[in-house]
Amino acid sequence: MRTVVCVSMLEHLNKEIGKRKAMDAEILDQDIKAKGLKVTIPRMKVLAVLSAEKDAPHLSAEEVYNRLLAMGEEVSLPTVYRVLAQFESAGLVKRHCFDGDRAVYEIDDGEAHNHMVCVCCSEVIEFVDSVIADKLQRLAAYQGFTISDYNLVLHGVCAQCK
Amino acid sequence: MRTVVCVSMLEHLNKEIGKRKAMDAEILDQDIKAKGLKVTIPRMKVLAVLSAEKDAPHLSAEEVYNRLLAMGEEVSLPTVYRVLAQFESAGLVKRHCFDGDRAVYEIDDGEAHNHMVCVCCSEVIEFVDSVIADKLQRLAAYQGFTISDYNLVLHGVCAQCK
DNA sequence: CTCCCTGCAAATCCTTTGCACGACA
DNA sequence: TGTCGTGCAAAGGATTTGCAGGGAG
Repeated sequence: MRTVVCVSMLEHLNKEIGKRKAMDAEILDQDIKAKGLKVTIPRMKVLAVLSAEKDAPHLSAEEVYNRLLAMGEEVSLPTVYRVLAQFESAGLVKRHCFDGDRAVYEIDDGEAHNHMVCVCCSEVIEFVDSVIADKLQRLAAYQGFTISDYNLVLHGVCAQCK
Repeated sequence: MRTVVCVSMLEHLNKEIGKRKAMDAEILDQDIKAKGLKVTIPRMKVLAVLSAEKDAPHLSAEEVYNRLLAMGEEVSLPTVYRVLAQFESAGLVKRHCFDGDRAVYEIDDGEAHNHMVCVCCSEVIEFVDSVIADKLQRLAAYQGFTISDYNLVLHGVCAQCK
């Protein structure tokens, strides 16, 4: 994954800090506990897999499950779904439906960001843009609409695939 | 549905023209024929239901199916799915996954627009904004990413629900 | 010790497909 | 007449749930 910063370096810094925090196993466990969830092996491992940002940080439930199997962890697929759902409610992970087919999950570092998804290689490029965010707020306010969350996904062809 | 125009009156006019065109039954049939599809009753009726913009113009396959039943049309659910899929390929309708649960369909008037979806009443407010569209093009270009399509959905609470 | 969490299996939901019949060109 | 479109039933895949046993606090 490539993370792109387009507007402010401050946003970039905040994001990196969030990532670093999220990668620390102890803190991850504390996050689980802080949400009133017991710190169990499946929960720790699921969060660990999603925090391992070397490769795709956007994993489907089944992909998470497969990574766990590869790690030698004995976790069932329903548990992965349950844990992910709980983490989403707890604000620890974010769920996206890029294609409407299967959902993908990523660590929720608290910062809203958007995605470009390559239709060829499925690579995901994240980006933030405060101009767009501000504009959306204004457009919503104009409608008397209060934004709780928004999804912005670009589909197209990435640089490598051209 | 309320349609909101935020930037240019030209966009608004174009859209209204598209809507009016889409509501004319004969032209709808011609659209079907123009795509190399036979003009059959299920196809005409599905397009008619989606073109009736009095109420929600964003219908799931099952909702389309129910409207057809209410109209006394004998159409099967698989056929509705098939027709909608064909129409999507033909560019007559657009498919969206607002919540990732069930897909919804709307007439594709050729103009890209975005959606605000109320989490309370499910009302959908459409809006267009060329500033955002331009900004996205620039952001994508900066990445060497060619946008083929994009989805922007705001979730939140609409004015009525407050 | 008690309640929460998990695994297993089965169920559910939306959506798609196989097949044979009927309709339009 | 041949191909395309449809209905029906069944399959398919992702996700959820019921239940009983096991583990965390």
